[in-house]
Amino acid sequence: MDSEASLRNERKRGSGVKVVYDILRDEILDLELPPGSPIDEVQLSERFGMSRTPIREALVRLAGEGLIDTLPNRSTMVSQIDFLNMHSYFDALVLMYRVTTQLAARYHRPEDLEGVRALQADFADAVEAQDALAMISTNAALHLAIAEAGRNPYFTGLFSRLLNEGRRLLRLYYQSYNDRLPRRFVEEHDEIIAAIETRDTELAERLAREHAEQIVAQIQKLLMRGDRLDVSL
Amino acid sequence: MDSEASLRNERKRGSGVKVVYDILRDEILDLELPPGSPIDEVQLSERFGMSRTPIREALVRLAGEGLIDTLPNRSTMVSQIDFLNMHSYFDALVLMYRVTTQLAARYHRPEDLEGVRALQADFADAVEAQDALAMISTNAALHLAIAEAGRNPYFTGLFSRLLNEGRRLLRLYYQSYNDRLPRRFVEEHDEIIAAIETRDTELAERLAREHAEQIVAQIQKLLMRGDRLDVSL
DNA sequence: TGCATAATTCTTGTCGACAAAATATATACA
DNA sequence: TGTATATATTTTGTCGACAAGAATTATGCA
Repeated sequence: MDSEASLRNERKRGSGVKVVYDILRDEILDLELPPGSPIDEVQLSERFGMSRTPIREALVRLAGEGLIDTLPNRSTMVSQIDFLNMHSYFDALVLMYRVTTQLAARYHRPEDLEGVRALQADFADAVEAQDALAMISTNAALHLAIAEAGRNPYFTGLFSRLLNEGRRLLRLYYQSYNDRLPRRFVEEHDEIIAAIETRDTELAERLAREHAEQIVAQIQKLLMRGDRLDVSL
Repeated sequence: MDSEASLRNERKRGSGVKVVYDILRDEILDLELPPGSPIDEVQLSERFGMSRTPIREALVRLAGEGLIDTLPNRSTMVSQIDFLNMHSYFDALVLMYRVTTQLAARYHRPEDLEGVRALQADFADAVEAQDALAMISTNAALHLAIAEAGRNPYFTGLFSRLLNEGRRLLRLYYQSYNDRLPRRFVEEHDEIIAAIETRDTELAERLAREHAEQIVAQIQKLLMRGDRLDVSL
Protein backbone atom coordinates (compact mmCIF):
# COMPACT_ATOMS: atom_id res chain seq x y z
CA MET A 1 0.00 0.00 0.00
CA ASP A 2 2.94 2.33 0.48
CA SER A 3 4.37 1.60 -2.93
CA GLU A 4 3.26 5.07 -3.79
CA ALA A 5 4.22 6.54 -0.46
CA SER A 6 7.71 5.17 -0.80
CA LEU A 7 8.28 7.54 -3.68
CA ARG A 8 8.33 10.26 -1.11
CA ASN A 9 11.93 11.28 -1.36
CA GLU A 10 12.66 10.46 -4.97
CA ARG A 11 9.87 12.65 -6.23
CA LYS A 12 10.70 15.79 -8.09
CA ARG A 13 9.47 19.02 -6.64
CA GLY A 14 6.24 20.15 -8.26
CA SER A 15 5.30 16.75 -9.64
CA GLY A 16 3.18 15.89 -6.62
CA VAL A 17 -0.16 17.25 -7.74
CA LYS A 18 0.17 15.84 -11.21
CA VAL A 19 0.90 12.36 -9.93
CA VAL A 20 -2.08 12.41 -7.58
CA TYR A 21 -4.31 13.93 -10.22
CA ASP A 22 -3.39 11.38 -12.88
CA ILE A 23 -3.76 8.39 -10.61
CA LEU A 24 -7.06 9.47 -9.08
CA ARG A 25 -8.43 10.40 -12.48
CA ASP A 26 -7.63 6.97 -13.84
CA GLU A 27 -9.09 5.25 -10.82
CA ILE A 28 -12.29 7.22 -11.18
CA LEU A 29 -12.61 6.59 -14.89
CA ASP A 30 -11.86 2.91 -14.42
CA LEU A 31 -14.48 2.71 -11.68
CA GLU A 32 -11.91 1.52 -9.21
CA LEU A 33 -13.36 4.45 -7.33
CA PRO A 34 -17.04 4.01 -8.15
CA PRO A 35 -19.46 6.94 -8.16
CA GLY A 36 -20.27 8.00 -4.64
CA SER A 37 -17.00 6.85 -3.14
CA PRO A 38 -15.91 9.17 -0.36
CA ILE A 39 -12.62 10.97 -0.90
CA ASP A 40 -10.64 11.24 2.29
CA GLU A 41 -7.83 13.76 2.17
CA VAL A 42 -5.80 12.43 5.07
CA GLN A 43 -6.10 8.90 3.78
CA LEU A 44 -4.84 10.03 0.40
CA SER A 45 -2.04 12.01 1.96
CA GLU A 46 -0.93 8.88 3.81
CA ARG A 47 -1.24 6.77 0.70
CA PHE A 48 0.83 9.09 -1.45
CA GLY A 49 3.20 10.05 1.31
CA MET A 50 2.70 13.75 0.98
CA SER A 51 0.90 16.45 2.87
CA ARG A 52 -2.69 17.43 2.28
CA THR A 53 -1.82 20.58 0.37
CA PRO A 54 -0.86 18.98 -2.97
CA ILE A 55 -3.66 16.45 -2.53
CA ARG A 56 -6.13 19.27 -2.23
CA GLU A 57 -4.87 20.98 -5.35
CA ALA A 58 -5.31 17.77 -7.28
CA LEU A 59 -8.85 17.48 -5.94
CA VAL A 60 -9.62 21.04 -7.03
CA ARG A 61 -8.60 20.10 -10.54
CA LEU A 62 -10.71 16.97 -10.51
CA ALA A 63 -13.67 18.97 -9.25
CA GLY A 64 -13.13 21.42 -12.09
CA GLU A 65 -13.66 18.60 -14.55
CA GLY A 66 -16.72 17.36 -12.76
CA LEU A 67 -15.15 14.08 -11.74
CA ILE A 68 -15.69 14.70 -8.04
CA ASP A 69 -18.25 16.73 -6.14
CA THR A 70 -17.19 18.88 -3.22
CA LEU A 71 -19.69 19.89 -0.58
CA PRO A 72 -18.29 22.95 1.20
CA ASN A 73 -17.05 22.16 4.67
CA ARG A 74 -18.32 18.65 4.18
CA SER A 75 -17.25 15.49 2.47
CA THR A 76 -16.19 15.21 -1.14
CA MET A 77 -17.02 12.17 -3.24
CA VAL A 78 -16.74 10.75 -6.72
CA SER A 79 -19.47 12.28 -8.85
CA GLN A 80 -22.45 10.25 -9.86
CA ILE A 81 -23.20 9.17 -13.39
CA ASP A 82 -26.36 10.99 -14.37
CA PHE A 83 -28.56 8.36 -15.94
CA LEU A 84 -31.55 10.66 -15.97
CA ASN A 85 -30.09 13.21 -18.37
CA MET A 86 -28.33 10.73 -20.55
CA HIS A 87 -29.79 12.18 -23.73
CA SER A 88 -27.86 15.38 -23.11
CA TYR A 89 -24.74 13.33 -23.05
CA PHE A 90 -25.59 11.50 -26.23
CA ASP A 91 -26.52 14.70 -28.05
CA ALA A 92 -23.21 16.26 -27.16
CA LEU A 93 -21.25 13.14 -27.96
CA VAL A 94 -22.78 12.69 -31.41
CA LEU A 95 -22.29 16.34 -32.29
CA MET A 96 -18.64 16.24 -31.25
CA TYR A 97 -18.05 13.08 -33.25
CA ARG A 98 -19.48 14.84 -36.28
CA VAL A 99 -17.78 18.17 -35.98
CA THR A 100 -14.34 16.93 -35.02
CA THR A 101 -14.31 14.42 -37.86
CA GLN A 102 -15.46 17.01 -40.33
CA LEU A 103 -12.77 19.43 -39.22
CA ALA A 104 -10.19 16.69 -39.44
CA ALA A 105 -11.14 16.15 -43.06
CA ARG A 106 -10.64 19.83 -43.67
CA TYR A 107 -7.57 20.70 -41.65
CA HIS A 108 -5.54 17.55 -41.12
CA ARG A 109 -1.97 17.27 -42.34
CA PRO A 110 -0.83 14.02 -43.90
CA GLU A 111 1.40 13.17 -40.96
CA ASP A 112 -1.58 13.30 -38.64
CA LEU A 113 -3.01 10.21 -40.29
CA GLU A 114 -0.02 8.08 -39.36
CA GLY A 115 -0.85 8.38 -35.69
CA VAL A 116 -4.52 7.86 -36.41
CA ARG A 117 -3.82 4.68 -38.34
CA ALA A 118 -1.62 3.33 -35.59
CA LEU A 119 -4.42 3.87 -33.09
CA GLN A 120 -6.92 2.27 -35.44
CA ALA A 121 -4.63 -0.76 -35.55
CA ASP A 122 -4.64 -0.83 -31.75
CA PHE A 123 -8.40 -0.70 -31.80
CA ALA A 124 -8.61 -3.54 -34.29
CA ASP A 125 -6.31 -5.59 -32.06
CA ALA A 126 -8.49 -4.94 -29.05
CA VAL A 127 -11.60 -5.99 -30.96
CA GLU A 128 -9.87 -9.10 -32.23
CA ALA A 129 -8.80 -9.96 -28.70
CA GLN A 130 -12.33 -9.29 -27.42
CA ASP A 131 -10.73 -7.04 -24.83
CA ALA A 132 -13.59 -4.69 -24.01
CA LEU A 133 -11.54 -2.48 -21.72
CA ALA A 134 -8.89 -1.97 -24.36
CA MET A 135 -11.59 -1.32 -26.94
CA ILE A 136 -12.98 1.49 -24.86
CA SER A 137 -9.67 3.23 -24.36
CA THR A 138 -8.27 2.69 -27.87
CA ASN A 139 -11.51 3.88 -29.42
CA ALA A 140 -11.33 7.04 -27.34
CA ALA A 141 -7.68 7.56 -28.23
CA LEU A 142 -8.40 7.08 -31.92
CA HIS A 143 -11.23 9.57 -32.06
CA LEU A 144 -9.31 12.04 -29.97
CA ALA A 145 -6.41 11.82 -32.41
CA ILE A 146 -8.84 12.52 -35.24
CA ALA A 147 -10.20 15.46 -33.29
CA GLU A 148 -6.73 16.84 -32.78
CA ALA A 149 -6.12 16.67 -36.50
CA GLY A 150 -9.11 19.00 -36.77
CA ARG A 151 -7.20 21.52 -34.72
CA ASN A 152 -9.98 23.11 -32.75
CA PRO A 153 -9.02 23.00 -29.08
CA TYR A 154 -12.50 23.97 -27.91
CA PHE A 155 -14.09 20.98 -29.58
CA THR A 156 -11.22 18.70 -28.71
CA GLY A 157 -11.51 19.69 -25.07
CA LEU A 158 -15.20 18.99 -24.82
CA PHE A 159 -14.88 15.80 -26.82
CA SER A 160 -12.14 14.56 -24.57
CA ARG A 161 -14.28 15.17 -21.56
CA LEU A 162 -17.21 13.37 -23.13
CA LEU A 163 -15.10 10.39 -24.11
CA ASN A 164 -13.86 10.17 -20.54
CA GLU A 165 -17.39 10.21 -19.23
CA GLY A 166 -18.14 7.47 -21.71
CA ARG A 167 -15.19 5.47 -20.52
CA ARG A 168 -16.68 5.54 -17.06
CA LEU A 169 -20.13 4.72 -18.36
CA LEU A 170 -19.06 1.86 -20.56
CA ARG A 171 -16.96 0.39 -17.84
CA LEU A 172 -20.24 -0.29 -16.12
CA TYR A 173 -21.25 -2.64 -18.88
CA TYR A 174 -18.12 -4.04 -20.28
CA GLN A 175 -19.02 -7.60 -19.47
CA SER A 176 -21.94 -7.49 -21.87
CA TYR A 177 -19.94 -5.73 -24.50
CA ASN A 178 -18.29 -8.69 -26.19
CA ASP A 179 -20.74 -9.62 -28.88
CA ARG A 180 -20.05 -9.48 -32.58
CA LEU A 181 -21.12 -5.89 -33.22
CA PRO A 182 -17.85 -4.07 -32.49
CA ARG A 183 -16.29 -5.67 -35.52
CA ARG A 184 -18.41 -3.33 -37.59
CA PHE A 185 -16.81 -0.42 -35.80
CA VAL A 186 -13.44 -1.36 -37.25
CA GLU A 187 -14.78 -1.09 -40.77
CA GLU A 188 -16.55 2.15 -39.95
CA HIS A 189 -13.32 3.58 -38.64
CA ASP A 190 -11.56 2.65 -41.86
CA GLU A 191 -14.22 4.37 -43.93
CA ILE A 192 -14.02 7.48 -41.78
CA ILE A 193 -10.25 7.63 -42.04
CA ALA A 194 -10.46 7.24 -45.81
CA ALA A 195 -12.96 10.07 -46.05
CA ILE A 196 -10.69 12.27 -43.97
CA GLU A 197 -7.73 11.45 -46.17
CA THR A 198 -9.57 12.46 -49.35
CA ARG A 199 -10.72 15.61 -47.55
CA ASP A 200 -14.35 14.80 -48.26
CA THR A 201 -15.76 16.81 -45.39
CA GLU A 202 -19.35 16.00 -46.13
CA LEU A 203 -18.81 12.27 -46.30
CA ALA A 204 -16.61 12.32 -43.24
CA GLU A 205 -19.28 14.14 -41.30
CA ARG A 206 -22.01 11.76 -42.41
CA LEU A 207 -19.99 8.65 -41.62
CA ALA A 208 -19.03 10.05 -38.25
CA ARG A 209 -22.64 10.75 -37.44
CA GLU A 210 -23.74 7.26 -38.42
CA HIS A 211 -20.85 5.80 -36.46
CA ALA A 212 -21.70 7.85 -33.41
CA GLU A 213 -25.35 6.93 -33.62
CA GLN A 214 -24.41 3.28 -33.87
CA ILE A 215 -22.37 3.60 -30.72
CA VAL A 216 -25.08 5.51 -28.90
CA ALA A 217 -27.68 2.94 -29.91
CA GLN A 218 -25.38 0.22 -28.65
CA ILE A 219 -24.93 1.92 -25.32
CA GLN A 220 -28.61 2.61 -24.98
CA LYS A 221 -29.38 -1.02 -25.67
CA LEU A 222 -27.07 -1.94 -22.85
CA LEU A 223 -28.66 0.62 -20.60
CA MET A 224 -32.11 -0.71 -21.34
CA ARG A 225 -31.20 -4.26 -20.55
CA GLY A 226 -30.79 -3.21 -16.99
CA ASP A 227 -28.15 -5.81 -16.27
CA ARG A 228 -25.88 -3.18 -15.00
CA LEU A 229 -23.66 -3.45 -12.02
CA ASP A 230 -25.00 -2.54 -8.67
CA VAL A 231 -24.23 1.15 -8.61
CA SER A 232 -26.53 3.62 -7.03
CA LEU A 233 -28.26 6.16 -9.22
CA MET B 1 -6.41 48.81 -1.43
CA ASP B 2 -7.00 46.81 1.73
CA SER B 3 -10.74 47.09 1.38
CA GLU B 4 -10.59 43.42 0.49
CA ALA B 5 -8.03 42.57 3.11
CA SER B 6 -10.14 44.21 5.78
CA LEU B 7 -12.72 41.48 5.29
CA ARG B 8 -10.24 39.19 6.94
CA ASN B 9 -12.14 38.44 10.06
CA GLU B 10 -15.71 38.76 8.90
CA ARG B 11 -15.24 36.19 6.19
CA LYS B 12 -16.98 32.89 6.49
CA ARG B 13 -14.83 29.84 6.58
CA GLY B 14 -14.59 28.23 3.16
CA SER B 15 -15.61 31.28 1.20
CA GLY B 16 -12.03 32.39 0.68
CA VAL B 17 -11.24 30.61 -2.54
CA LYS B 18 -14.54 31.52 -4.12
CA VAL B 19 -14.07 35.20 -3.38
CA VAL B 20 -10.59 35.24 -4.85
CA TYR B 21 -11.65 33.16 -7.82
CA ASP B 22 -14.63 35.37 -8.66
CA ILE B 23 -12.73 38.63 -8.33
CA LEU B 24 -9.72 37.51 -10.31
CA ARG B 25 -11.92 36.00 -12.96
CA ASP B 26 -13.79 39.24 -13.43
CA GLU B 27 -10.60 41.24 -13.49
CA ILE B 28 -9.16 39.00 -16.16
CA LEU B 29 -12.30 39.05 -18.29
CA ASP B 30 -12.59 42.82 -17.94
CA LEU B 31 -8.94 43.18 -18.94
CA GLU B 32 -8.15 44.92 -15.70
CA LEU B 33 -5.54 42.21 -15.65
CA PRO B 34 -4.51 42.22 -19.29
CA PRO B 35 -3.07 39.12 -20.97
CA GLY B 36 0.48 38.53 -19.86
CA SER B 37 0.07 40.16 -16.47
CA PRO B 38 2.16 38.37 -13.88
CA ILE B 39 0.24 36.78 -11.03
CA ASP B 40 2.07 37.12 -7.74
CA GLU B 41 0.83 34.84 -5.00
CA VAL B 42 2.23 36.74 -2.06
CA GLN B 43 0.96 40.02 -3.43
CA LEU B 44 -2.52 38.52 -3.78
CA SER B 45 -2.35 37.02 -0.32
CA GLU B 46 -1.57 40.47 1.08
CA ARG B 47 -4.29 42.07 -0.98
CA PHE B 48 -6.97 39.64 0.13
CA GLY B 49 -5.66 39.31 3.64
CA MET B 50 -5.36 35.55 3.58
CA SER B 51 -2.58 33.04 3.30
CA ARG B 52 -1.26 31.68 0.03
CA THR B 53 -3.07 28.38 0.34
CA PRO B 54 -6.58 29.54 -0.65
CA ILE B 55 -5.05 31.88 -3.24
CA ARG B 56 -3.33 28.94 -4.84
CA GLU B 57 -6.51 26.89 -5.00
CA ALA B 58 -8.26 29.74 -6.75
CA LEU B 59 -5.39 29.93 -9.22
CA VAL B 60 -5.65 26.21 -9.90
CA ARG B 61 -9.29 26.71 -10.81
CA LEU B 62 -8.50 29.62 -13.08
CA ALA B 63 -5.79 27.59 -14.76
CA GLY B 64 -8.30 24.80 -15.29
CA GLU B 65 -10.43 27.16 -17.33
CA GLY B 66 -7.48 28.42 -19.29
CA LEU B 67 -7.65 31.93 -17.93
CA ILE B 68 -4.12 31.81 -16.55
CA ASP B 69 -1.04 29.86 -17.57
CA THR B 70 1.15 28.25 -14.96
CA LEU B 71 4.75 27.41 -15.73
CA PRO B 72 5.87 24.79 -13.21
CA ASN B 73 8.21 26.22 -10.61
CA ARG B 74 8.10 29.46 -12.49
CA SER B 75 5.85 32.44 -12.81
CA THR B 76 2.17 32.28 -13.65
CA MET B 77 0.47 34.91 -15.78
CA VAL B 78 -2.81 35.81 -17.38
CA SER B 79 -3.19 33.76 -20.55
CA GLN B 80 -2.81 35.38 -23.91
CA ILE B 81 -5.60 35.84 -26.37
CA ASP B 82 -4.77 33.64 -29.30
CA PHE B 83 -5.29 35.80 -32.35
CA LEU B 84 -3.67 33.28 -34.64
CA ASN B 85 -6.24 30.53 -34.12
CA MET B 86 -9.20 32.82 -34.00
CA HIS B 87 -11.12 30.81 -36.55
CA SER B 88 -11.26 27.91 -34.12
CA TYR B 89 -12.92 30.21 -31.69
CA PHE B 90 -15.42 31.49 -34.21
CA ASP B 91 -16.27 27.99 -35.40
CA ALA B 92 -16.98 26.87 -31.88
CA LEU B 93 -18.91 29.99 -31.03
CA VAL B 94 -21.19 29.78 -34.06
CA LEU B 95 -21.87 26.11 -33.50
CA MET B 96 -22.78 26.66 -29.86
CA TYR B 97 -25.07 29.54 -30.78
CA ARG B 98 -26.83 27.24 -33.20
CA VAL B 99 -27.13 24.14 -31.10
CA THR B 100 -28.09 25.80 -27.84
CA THR B 101 -30.79 27.86 -29.55
CA GLN B 102 -32.14 24.82 -31.33
CA LEU B 103 -32.29 22.85 -28.11
CA ALA B 104 -33.98 25.75 -26.39
CA ALA B 105 -36.71 25.66 -29.02
CA ARG B 106 -37.15 21.99 -28.31
CA TYR B 107 -36.84 21.70 -24.58
CA HIS B 108 -37.66 25.06 -23.04
CA ARG B 109 -40.49 25.47 -20.58
CA PRO B 110 -42.69 28.53 -20.81
CA GLU B 111 -41.31 30.00 -17.60
CA ASP B 112 -37.80 29.96 -19.06
CA LEU B 113 -38.82 32.63 -21.54
CA GLU B 114 -39.66 35.12 -18.83
CA GLY B 115 -36.06 35.29 -17.75
CA VAL B 116 -34.91 35.38 -21.35
CA ARG B 117 -37.20 38.30 -22.14
CA ALA B 118 -36.02 40.21 -19.13
CA LEU B 119 -32.43 39.83 -20.27
CA GLN B 120 -33.37 40.83 -23.79
CA ALA B 121 -34.86 44.00 -22.32
CA ASP B 122 -31.57 44.62 -20.52
CA PHE B 123 -29.74 44.16 -23.77
CA ALA B 124 -32.04 46.58 -25.58
CA ASP B 125 -31.43 49.12 -22.84
CA ALA B 126 -27.69 48.72 -23.19
CA VAL B 127 -27.91 49.22 -26.94
CA GLU B 128 -30.13 52.25 -26.50
CA ALA B 129 -27.67 53.71 -24.03
CA GLN B 130 -24.77 52.96 -26.38
CA ASP B 131 -23.11 51.23 -23.43
CA ALA B 132 -20.79 48.79 -25.15
CA LEU B 133 -19.63 47.11 -21.97
CA ALA B 134 -23.19 46.47 -20.86
CA MET B 135 -24.04 45.21 -24.33
CA ILE B 136 -21.30 42.62 -24.12
CA SER B 137 -22.35 41.28 -20.76
CA THR B 138 -26.12 41.42 -21.30
CA ASN B 139 -25.76 39.73 -24.66
CA ALA B 140 -23.77 36.94 -23.04
CA ALA B 141 -26.30 36.62 -20.22
CA LEU B 142 -29.18 36.47 -22.68
CA HIS B 143 -27.70 33.75 -24.83
CA LEU B 144 -26.62 31.81 -21.80
CA ALA B 145 -30.17 31.90 -20.49
CA ILE B 146 -31.37 30.59 -23.83
CA ALA B 147 -28.77 27.86 -23.65
CA GLU B 148 -29.90 26.88 -20.20
CA ALA B 149 -33.44 26.55 -21.46
CA GLY B 150 -32.02 23.94 -23.84
CA ARG B 151 -30.95 21.93 -20.81
CA ASN B 152 -27.73 20.43 -22.05
CA PRO B 153 -25.02 21.16 -19.50
CA TYR B 154 -22.21 20.07 -21.81
CA PHE B 155 -23.15 22.63 -24.43
CA THR B 156 -23.99 25.26 -21.87
CA GLY B 157 -20.63 24.80 -20.24
CA LEU B 158 -18.64 25.19 -23.44
CA PHE B 159 -20.81 28.08 -24.57
CA SER B 160 -20.31 29.86 -21.30
CA ARG B 161 -16.60 29.51 -21.64
CA LEU B 162 -16.68 30.81 -25.19
CA LEU B 163 -18.82 33.79 -24.26
CA ASN B 164 -16.34 34.62 -21.52
CA GLU B 165 -13.48 34.47 -23.96
CA GLY B 166 -15.52 36.74 -26.18
CA ARG B 167 -16.06 39.14 -23.35
CA ARG B 168 -12.32 39.43 -22.99
CA LEU B 169 -11.85 39.76 -26.73
CA LEU B 170 -14.54 42.34 -27.25
CA ARG B 171 -13.34 44.37 -24.35
CA LEU B 172 -10.30 45.04 -26.48
CA TYR B 173 -12.42 46.81 -29.04
CA TYR B 174 -15.31 48.20 -27.20
CA GLN B 175 -14.51 51.77 -28.11
CA SER B 176 -15.14 51.07 -31.77
CA TYR B 177 -18.27 49.11 -31.03
CA ASN B 178 -20.79 51.90 -30.84
CA ASP B 179 -22.00 52.26 -34.40
CA ARG B 180 -25.55 51.69 -35.52
CA LEU B 181 -25.24 47.94 -36.25
CA PRO B 182 -26.03 46.54 -32.79
CA ARG B 183 -29.55 47.81 -33.13
CA ARG B 184 -30.10 45.00 -35.59
CA PHE B 185 -29.07 42.55 -32.92
CA VAL B 186 -32.06 43.57 -30.84
CA GLU B 187 -34.43 42.66 -33.64
CA GLU B 188 -32.59 39.43 -34.31
CA HIS B 189 -32.90 38.51 -30.68
CA ASP B 190 -36.63 39.12 -30.83
CA GLU B 191 -36.96 36.87 -33.83
CA ILE B 192 -34.93 34.14 -32.18
CA ILE B 193 -37.01 34.28 -29.03
CA ALA B 194 -40.19 34.10 -31.06
CA ALA B 195 -38.93 31.04 -32.91
CA ILE B 196 -38.05 29.39 -29.62
CA GLU B 197 -41.49 30.11 -28.25
CA THR B 198 -43.25 28.50 -31.20
CA ARG B 199 -40.85 25.56 -30.88
CA ASP B 200 -39.75 25.94 -34.49
CA THR B 201 -36.39 24.25 -34.03
CA GLU B 202 -35.34 24.64 -37.62
CA LEU B 203 -36.08 28.34 -37.79
CA ALA B 204 -34.49 28.93 -34.40
CA GLU B 205 -31.34 27.20 -35.53
CA ARG B 206 -31.18 29.16 -38.78
CA LEU B 207 -31.75 32.49 -37.11
CA ALA B 208 -29.17 31.69 -34.47
CA ARG B 209 -26.65 30.82 -37.11
CA GLU B 210 -27.26 34.01 -39.03
CA HIS B 211 -27.12 35.99 -35.82
CA ALA B 212 -23.87 34.34 -34.79
CA GLU B 213 -22.34 34.90 -38.20
CA GLN B 214 -23.33 38.54 -38.03
CA ILE B 215 -21.58 38.85 -34.72
CA VAL B 216 -18.50 37.02 -35.91
CA ALA B 217 -18.32 39.17 -39.03
CA GLN B 218 -18.61 42.24 -36.84
CA ILE B 219 -15.79 41.08 -34.63
CA GLN B 220 -13.63 40.14 -37.56
CA LYS B 221 -14.16 43.55 -39.08
CA LEU B 222 -12.93 45.06 -35.84
CA LEU B 223 -9.97 42.72 -35.80
CA MET B 224 -9.05 43.64 -39.34
CA ARG B 225 -9.14 47.34 -38.71
CA GLY B 226 -6.13 46.87 -36.52
CA ASP B 227 -7.04 49.75 -34.28
CA ARG B 228 -6.83 47.56 -31.29
CA LEU B 229 -5.39 48.46 -27.98
CA ASP B 230 -1.73 48.01 -27.38
CA VAL B 231 -1.68 44.46 -26.10
CA SER B 232 1.10 42.11 -26.99
CA LEU B 233 0.29 39.11 -29.13
C1' DT C 1 -37.49 4.04 26.09
C1' DG C 2 -37.54 8.19 23.12
C1' DC C 3 -35.93 12.55 22.19
C1' DA C 4 -33.35 16.77 22.82
C1' DT C 5 -29.10 18.70 24.26
C1' DA C 6 -24.17 18.55 25.38
C1' DA C 7 -19.60 16.72 24.84
C1' DT C 8 -16.38 14.48 21.72
C1' DT C 9 -14.22 13.03 17.60
C1' DC C 10 -13.31 13.84 12.65
C1' DT C 11 -12.74 16.43 8.69
C1' DT C 12 -11.92 20.55 6.34
C1' DG C 13 -10.12 25.30 5.54
C1' DT C 14 -6.47 28.20 6.64
C1' DC C 15 -2.12 29.57 8.42
C1' DG C 16 2.96 30.47 9.00
C1' DA C 17 7.25 28.37 8.09
C1' DC C 18 10.77 26.17 5.45
C1' DA C 19 13.30 24.26 1.57
C1' DA C 20 14.01 23.70 -3.44
C1' DA C 21 14.10 26.18 -8.01
C1' DA C 22 14.67 29.83 -10.39
C1' DT C 23 16.02 34.66 -10.97
C1' DA C 24 18.75 38.47 -10.03
C1' DT C 25 22.98 40.36 -8.37
C1' DA C 26 27.69 40.40 -7.30
C1' DT C 27 32.33 38.86 -7.89
C1' DA C 28 36.39 36.87 -10.31
C1' DC C 29 39.06 36.29 -14.14
C1' DA C 30 40.56 36.81 -18.98
C1' DT D 1 35.12 45.49 -20.60
C1' DG D 2 32.95 41.12 -21.25
C1' DT D 3 31.99 36.66 -19.80
C1' DA D 4 31.65 33.03 -16.49
C1' DT D 5 31.09 31.58 -11.91
C1' DA D 6 29.50 32.27 -7.29
C1' DT D 7 26.37 34.46 -4.04
C1' DA D 8 22.09 36.46 -2.65
C1' DT D 9 17.24 37.20 -3.28
C1' DT D 10 12.82 36.09 -4.75
C1' DT D 11 9.22 32.81 -5.70
C1' DT D 12 7.13 28.41 -5.60
C1' DG D 13 5.89 23.77 -3.71
C1' DT D 14 5.29 21.36 0.42
C1' DC D 15 4.82 20.64 5.21
C1' DG D 16 2.91 20.25 10.02
C1' DA D 17 -0.15 22.57 13.01
C1' DC D 18 -4.37 24.56 14.47
C1' DA D 19 -9.10 26.08 14.64
C1' DA D 20 -13.93 26.13 12.78
C1' DG D 21 -17.83 23.12 11.26
C1' DA D 22 -19.92 19.02 10.83
C1' DA D 23 -20.71 14.31 12.26
C1' DT D 24 -20.85 11.24 16.00
C1' DT D 25 -21.35 9.74 20.46
C1' DA D 26 -22.64 10.44 25.10
C1' DT D 27 -25.64 12.39 28.57
C1' DG D 28 -29.90 14.23 30.71
C1' DC D 29 -34.66 14.39 31.09
C1' DA D 30 -39.53 13.27 30.26
